[in-house]
Amino acid sequence: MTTRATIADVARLAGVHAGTVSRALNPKTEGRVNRATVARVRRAAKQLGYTPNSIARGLRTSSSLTVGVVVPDLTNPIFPPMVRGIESALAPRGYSAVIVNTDGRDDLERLLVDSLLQRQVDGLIFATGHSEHAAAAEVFERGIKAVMVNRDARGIPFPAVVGDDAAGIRDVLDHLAALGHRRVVHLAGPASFSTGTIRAAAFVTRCAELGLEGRVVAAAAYSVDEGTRLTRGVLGDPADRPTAIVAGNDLLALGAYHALRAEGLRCPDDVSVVGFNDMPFAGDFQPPMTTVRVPHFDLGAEAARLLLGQLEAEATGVSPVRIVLPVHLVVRGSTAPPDQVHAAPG
Amino acid sequence: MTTRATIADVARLAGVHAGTVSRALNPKTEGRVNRATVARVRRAAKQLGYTPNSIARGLRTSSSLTVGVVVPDLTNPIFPPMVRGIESALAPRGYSAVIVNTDGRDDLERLLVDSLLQRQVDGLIFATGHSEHAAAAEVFERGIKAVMVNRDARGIPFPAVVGDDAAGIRDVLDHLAALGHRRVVHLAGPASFSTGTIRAAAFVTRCAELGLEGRVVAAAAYSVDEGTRLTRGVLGDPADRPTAIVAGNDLLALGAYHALRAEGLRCPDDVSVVGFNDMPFAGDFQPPMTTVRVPHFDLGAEAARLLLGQLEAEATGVSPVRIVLPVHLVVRGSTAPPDQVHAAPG
DNA sequence: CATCGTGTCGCAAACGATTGCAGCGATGCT
DNA sequence: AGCATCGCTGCAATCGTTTGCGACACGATG
Repeated sequence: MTTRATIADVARLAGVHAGTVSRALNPKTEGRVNRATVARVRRAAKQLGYTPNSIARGLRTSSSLTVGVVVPDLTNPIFPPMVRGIESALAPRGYSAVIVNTDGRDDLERLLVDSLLQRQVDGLIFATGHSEHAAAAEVFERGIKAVMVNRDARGIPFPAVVGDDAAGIRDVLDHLAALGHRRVVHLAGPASFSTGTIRAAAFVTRCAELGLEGRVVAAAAYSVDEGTRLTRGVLGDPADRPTAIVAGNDLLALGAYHALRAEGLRCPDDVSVVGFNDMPFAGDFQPPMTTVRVPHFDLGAEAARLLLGQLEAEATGVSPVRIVLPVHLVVRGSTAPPDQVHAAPG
Repeated sequence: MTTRATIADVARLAGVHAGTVSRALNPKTEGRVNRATVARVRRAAKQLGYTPNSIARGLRTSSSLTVGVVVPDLTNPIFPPMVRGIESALAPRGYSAVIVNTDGRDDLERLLVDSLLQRQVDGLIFATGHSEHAAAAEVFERGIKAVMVNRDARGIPFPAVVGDDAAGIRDVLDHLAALGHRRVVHLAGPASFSTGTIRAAAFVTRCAELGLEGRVVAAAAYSVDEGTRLTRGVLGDPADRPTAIVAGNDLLALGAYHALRAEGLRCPDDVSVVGFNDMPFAGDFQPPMTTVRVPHFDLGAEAARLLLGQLEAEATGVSPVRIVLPVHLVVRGSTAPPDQVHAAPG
């Protein structure tokens, strides 16, 4: 393991001072040194295979070219595309990302964020926004640059980039209404998440506009198990059983699938189900899931761009922009016209 | 953005020298300083909210407490659990991971590895092993510590931790044989991957042992599209159509699902399909997929532990250990006894 | 001919921690 | 009492860059 070439080695070989090498190799200061010298330095650097030690550079410039990405759980299939989007925007500017998983635990999140900060990340991207977001609040207090992605944090003026949740819900309701559904229930995500409240609100107003009989039950978490638990409850009284379920996300919808199957009901014949997010392989479920596609990759990329803008802006001004990206309904096999016999028993 | 407390601030407050603070706060050297002083330093540190600047420490100790993780594509659902396993083993030791995606491109991989090295990662974890693995070879040349996970790199003596591919294939073949299948084809992963060749080899030897009529066709990639392409070919002649398909991984199996459906064939009624990996939600596919579960989380965790061992060992000795973790078959809905009418048409 | 830019580059001080070495006082031993 | 020892802590070098400042040479200008 031969030790790497340093800037001093290059300087020696090129016959100049280390400071000059530094300037010659940095595009921003390259103009301040003689063209011939730059060439000589370049040649020497290449010959030695010199690459700057970014730790040393980071120490001097107090920046690490690293951003922290805080997600609840990388295993949730909506996050990998988002992370890739983030990295795709970061890489060209020389930044890279370090990812931490909070598993939804606030105390853990604060610990992890601390460790990220200790690592001198230049900024943070939160995919974990929710009300009472202690970690984000703390970060804001300390004047650290950050952005929210996918979800918003109530009361914390970080820029955010999110999908158009309301429009998505409107689209599914329109679709369901067109199919002939009248009695619909919404499996709402937790009220502590902006996605939960926004989608639920859009649900009730659109139901009203469409003259639909809409009911909403709230999930304690965005999970499969919660989806089946809630659905089981909703299915309780066959008399006023809904003909369609619009789930707060695909996981809840999957839970609905399970509950339906357990009750001996068929989807979409007996009840339609629609998800939200269009997670990978949603089209391969049983049945293929009708859901609304959220551009997670773009969400991530846009968030990263926003953060980079903040980082490279000299001004410390925090402009609480809110970028909302369009979503769109993809209709597959889990929605169909309601079965009139069962739907209107009375 | 009030500037963070440094070791000098703590030293001043505690009335000692910075060097003493450093020793007092480091568990390894804590014994070399008076207990009372340690307490005083601790108090001062806490009062100032001091956390060491890891960049500065890294410069001095020439270690970054960071490891690079090289995956083909984080979007492939087997990798998130692996990454989480890695992080779970890294975190307690103060290390963190930075992840890069190669998209299977060798040139890109070399670039990314270079950027990782420039970032002073202390070691590397490759989930991208294959024959002619240029990036890994280069890393080995330069004497950098690394381990392979999930896949092996032929000829490069890095430690590796993999699943027991051969045993897994044997289990599925036994299962299929017990069901009564005789004519089976294997959708083999690319020969450049150790998983591809090992599983294929196990397939032919077990078929021979079981007296099965086994055929293997090789995929150009581990992808859904390859799976349907290959399956379509296999289904060509109805006369000698196989009654079961054992796919090299779940993605290929999913592709088989698609091809079957396109041909108007039903799974498992007309032909059984089994996957490999048990990716998340494999049980929610249509039909629920019989597959072999690979402990990806544990694979990652074990690999990380191995790497940490290498890093903290003073000796530079590379012991090319190879840890193989057990896998096990999970039977779901995509396998059933063969339909005698179609299976033996002649 | 003296002066003033201008363009180049060297000097040296940071950045914030770690660590070998040496100094110091107190203690133990002869 | 003198000397070696030991426990503790200060000193200062060091890691590899970046960057403000000043020096120097050279051509132009009044």
